Amino acid sequence: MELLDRDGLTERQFMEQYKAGDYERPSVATDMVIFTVTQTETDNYRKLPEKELRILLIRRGGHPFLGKWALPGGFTRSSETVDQSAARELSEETGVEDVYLEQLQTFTDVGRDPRTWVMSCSYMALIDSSRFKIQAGDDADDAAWFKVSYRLLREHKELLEEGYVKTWTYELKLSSEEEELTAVINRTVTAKPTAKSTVYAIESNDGLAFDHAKIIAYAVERLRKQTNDTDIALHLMPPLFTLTELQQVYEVILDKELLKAAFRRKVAELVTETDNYTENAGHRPSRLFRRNWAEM
Amino acid sequence: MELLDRDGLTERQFMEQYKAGDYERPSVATDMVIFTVTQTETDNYRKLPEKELRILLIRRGGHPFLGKWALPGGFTRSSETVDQSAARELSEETGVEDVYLEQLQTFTDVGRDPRTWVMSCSYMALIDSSRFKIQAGDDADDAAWFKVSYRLLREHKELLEEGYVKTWTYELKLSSEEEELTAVINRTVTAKPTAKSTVYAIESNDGLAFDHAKIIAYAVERLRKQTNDTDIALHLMPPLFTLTELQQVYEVILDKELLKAAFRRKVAELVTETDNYTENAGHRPSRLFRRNWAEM
DNA sequence: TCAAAAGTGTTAGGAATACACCCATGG
DNA sequence: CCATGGGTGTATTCCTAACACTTTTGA
Repeated sequence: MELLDRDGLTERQFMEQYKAGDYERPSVATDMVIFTVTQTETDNYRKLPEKELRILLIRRGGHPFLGKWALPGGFTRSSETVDQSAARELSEETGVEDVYLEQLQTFTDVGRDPRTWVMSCSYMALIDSSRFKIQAGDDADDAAWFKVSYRLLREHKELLEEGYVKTWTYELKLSSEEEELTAVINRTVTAKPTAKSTVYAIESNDGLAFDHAKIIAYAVERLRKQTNDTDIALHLMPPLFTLTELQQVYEVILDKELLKAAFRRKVAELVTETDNYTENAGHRPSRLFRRNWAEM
Repeated sequence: MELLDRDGLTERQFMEQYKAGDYERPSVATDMVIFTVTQTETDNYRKLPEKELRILLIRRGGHPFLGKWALPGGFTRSSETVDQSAARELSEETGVEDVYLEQLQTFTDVGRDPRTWVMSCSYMALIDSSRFKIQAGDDADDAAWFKVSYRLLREHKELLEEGYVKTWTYELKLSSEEEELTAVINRTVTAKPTAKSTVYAIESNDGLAFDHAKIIAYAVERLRKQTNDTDIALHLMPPLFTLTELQQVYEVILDKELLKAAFRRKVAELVTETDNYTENAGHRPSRLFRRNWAEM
């Protein structure tokens, strides 16, 4: 039996006469915060190299924000999901496929792109740095991996009659070999008797395009939460790694020193030991581990 | 000093000549999973009323999915953020403002709307049921509050050479006074050496429009996670409530019985006691609490 | 020899779990 | 009186923080 709508049309008839409304539609871009961890060599032959958390930024070659740095990304096509769009852009930028990708939030501030109505569906990606060449994209000048520092500057809470307003202020510092960008971001939670909302605002921003400072701040916070709660950080590791290397990655993400014994107990279930060891390290060899597929 | 782009234009000149590309753009809708908790009276004068977790659904009056039930929502306008769009739609549907609203995910499956390219930016809202009239919207026949049941049916894990595929299968049951809708949803996590992704799929679906079964499943999971980790469930409570009422709300959300003593210790910091008590309850009076603004 | 890191054991404190018990009300 | 829920104390288990200590390597 065919259902008829209020105009007496069957679904087939409805679809045939249906025309997409000509009201305004937004462009939807996928913007990606691509994280990786790199090493810096040390002079002391005994010392381990230090780890750095980095993200990929692209220098804008056109207006608006000409010369500023932006997250890699692009517009979504109607033949793909945003997940697929993100994976496609990621592969175009870095040449890497099969990467950990997680949708973050959709950012839609009015006027966030001065050209036209553009929403940003943001993603974070985690890549083991051994999987790509250091220089991403075609033109080396236009892409760079920036070291990420994201630190709480201050927090402020005000109690209202019924509710409160609390603001956390963070400094986001991004440094490449040539350049240093700094932004200050506020996260404000407003709690009222029946509602509660979180708003991110850019207090100052030197060198980042659009609202990308917000997106990066949001991504770092999500990465930290996920690192504490899941095995996500293992996606930043090569196939074989030592527990100290893994601990260094946790520490550089969380911006916090961890105790060795406690850390090893915490990640014990996430990794499996192998019979391989590091060599020529200038100190006792270290057992190599790999991801554990049995648990979770 | 004015920056010139590769065509030698200043930013002002660029903006004046810029035309929005005429490539295809999606419509972006906000779809909302509006949760509330209702009570059912009992015959026994001593017994407490039972709590039920409910969501608001609208019966579709046109093609496609004519007669099926859909989440309330609507299209976003260029003059507002999706957050504002969600708040506006919520107020239109329920007449309530100042509500807890949280952005979930943006769902973008190709063909999810047979008419045209539509993305859904989904939200969940939590409302204390004393704040609105039971019948939402203008036409009573077209809107109903459905009791939510979301239960794990089975889980299945397959180990691969390097990685695994794990699927959780849930039954989503939505029941109003007149109707019962059932859907079966799979959450599949695929872990490979370098990637890991989660995909929701609808295995069967009786009575829900579009991909809304997925969105509801996602929302229930988020609500459960947030209930465990934050004070979010308090947004479902009236200004004054007993600890047993709060525990009932937690239990109905988590679909799990909790121990009284442990529960009270857990929420102790989230609430403040008042000097008010319940009356005529058929048993010992119970102290009334309110949300605590000092903590967190 | 010794700096640097690898690796393990022990203790103390705090949170969640489970259970037991007493109190107060109103029909 | 007593069914029903209100409310609290305590023993047990588990997890984590903190610290201490031993082992192994290569210039």
